[in-house]
Amino acid sequence: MESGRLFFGCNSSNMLFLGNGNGDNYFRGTRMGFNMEESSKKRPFLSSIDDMLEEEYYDEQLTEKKRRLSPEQVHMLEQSFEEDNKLEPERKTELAKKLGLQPRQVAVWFQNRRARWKTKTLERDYDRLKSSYDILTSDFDSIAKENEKLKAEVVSLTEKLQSKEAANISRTGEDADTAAEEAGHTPPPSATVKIEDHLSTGSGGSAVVDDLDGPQLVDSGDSYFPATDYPHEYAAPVDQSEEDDGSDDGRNNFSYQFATADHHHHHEEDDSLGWWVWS
DNA sequence: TTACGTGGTATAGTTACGTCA
DNA sequence: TTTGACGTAACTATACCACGT
Repeated sequence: MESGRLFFGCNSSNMLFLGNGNGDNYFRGTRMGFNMEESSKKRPFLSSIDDMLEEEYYDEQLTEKKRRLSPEQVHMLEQSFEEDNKLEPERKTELAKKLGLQPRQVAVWFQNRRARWKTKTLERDYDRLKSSYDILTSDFDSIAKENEKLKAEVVSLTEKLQSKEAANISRTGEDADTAAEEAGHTPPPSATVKIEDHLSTGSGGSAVVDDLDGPQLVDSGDSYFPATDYPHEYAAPVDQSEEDDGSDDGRNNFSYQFATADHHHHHEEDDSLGWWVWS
């Protein structure tokens, strides 16, 4: 049920406007001549119409100036929006005529509809981005764990290697002394030993270590995955199946940006505001 | 060719009303 | 019956573009 309140007043262009208190003002002839702040403060809401209007006119206002659009009108507007979310003047006029609305109402409906669509799109993009982030975080954690495991393995193998080497050197020294005594020949003090490690524990392959130089992987405290490039290396798959529901350019900004990151993951200029900027 | 005014439409943000739990 | 949250129609401000002069 309508509130039944009526207001009337004048805008800044001194044009009389009439309505039912719902903000309907189809008699406005000027586009920019209405100051919202001023009007919202000054327009008088009337609980009674006796002193202002005839009963017949009041009823007419209630029945003809309904604020809400009917479901049928909304349905047709939605259909039209699906075809194209931009409204050409001809289409606007045609729709208005078909729906029994003012062209201005049709234009406003499209403006609001685009705003709602954009909000929904942003929410959807946020959800997708967050799930991508969660996946990346999870991947990073497991890789970091694996990294720690491998480093521990390297340390352990290095120690084994060093003790083995020490044993070899001492034994070689004794043998060499004996042999030298027997044959009058002195062996080289040490030799480079290549050892294929069969003790590797399922980390995807065997570790070949050039002895005496120590392990090739040195724990410097830095990650093996540069933080600056890491996210780009894991660009989320672009969802091409996302329906095109009539965006400005028919392209999802989220997907586009990830595709961009995928193709240019080493370009520093892509590290600016990137996808977040909607222009 | 350039500058300027005008009209239409875009987005972003706001206001006020209708509806519903 | 009242109230707060939410959706929506209508609005303002501002920017951009096309077009005529």
